[in-house]
Amino acid sequence: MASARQISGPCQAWPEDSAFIREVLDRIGDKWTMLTISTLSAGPLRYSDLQANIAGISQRMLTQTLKHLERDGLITRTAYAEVPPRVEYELTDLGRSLIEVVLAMAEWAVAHHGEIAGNRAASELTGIGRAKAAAKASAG
Amino acid sequence: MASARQISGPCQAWPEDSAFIREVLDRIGDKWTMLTISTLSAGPLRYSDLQANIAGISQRMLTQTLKHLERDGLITRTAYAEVPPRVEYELTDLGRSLIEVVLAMAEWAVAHHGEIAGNRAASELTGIGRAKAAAKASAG
DNA sequence: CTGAATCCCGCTCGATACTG
DNA sequence: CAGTATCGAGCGGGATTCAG
Repeated sequence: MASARQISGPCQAWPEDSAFIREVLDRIGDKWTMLTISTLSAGPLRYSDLQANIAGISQRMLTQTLKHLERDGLITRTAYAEVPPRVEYELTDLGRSLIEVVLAMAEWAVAHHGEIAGNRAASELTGIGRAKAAAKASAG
Repeated sequence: MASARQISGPCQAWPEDSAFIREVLDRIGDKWTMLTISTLSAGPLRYSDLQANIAGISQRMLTQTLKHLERDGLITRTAYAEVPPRVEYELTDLGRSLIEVVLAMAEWAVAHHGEIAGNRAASELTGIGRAKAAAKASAG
């Protein structure tokens, strides 16, 4: 997983990888996929547990996200013919491999979100975000 | 950057990180941000070079993406008062730190996109994607 | 409890035209 | 060359309702 290419120094761009970036982004870049995966990283969960844990997701989006993940082989769905019905979702090995990516993103976010917030606030003062920033400032 | 938490074994979910995941996803999970950053990873580029290199991006989206990136301190914008005008965009250190994340995603995509495509195709045959797959199958 | 189906709003994004 | 302004279609996604 680590360092198939070197990232330091002036290297050529990888145009042939752009398609893959777009592909993975189209797949996991939507609003709920990442959160669902990270929520499942701790172990199998039922539908209602997922909905409770993800906090803000609707049934529609949860169902849709789970379907996509199952279709791509990132999670498995196990339905128990009981009453009341019970369905558990669990990451596959492929899904677990994505956790590393999610984790890298999360760690980057944790490490830099303060810095970004600071930059953003500073930019609004210096006028980089003119249009919307000014509108919001005058509105608020 | 590496291993702030361990990822193997049954660990507790990190609900407190969900907000960060959402935050970074809202920031870099859009359609063009990642590609712009990866395109800039090779070095400074001008506006038109970016547009030519990203392939498919419109002026509107390019401008918007660049503005957001600049506002967050991920890139710098340098305008030269010449004729014809010239503007160069370059990653900041903060922006460069994101390349690792982008790279991790790209490598994951390269490594697994074939597997995912296979799973997806197999799922359609076994009927997991019933609704939409059936509709598309009957339509096509 | 676990979903499927429907309605509908808002926002994103793309195309176009215009400016400095 | 490097943007800005405006308009319109498409769809993501939330609330609600219905079914097994």
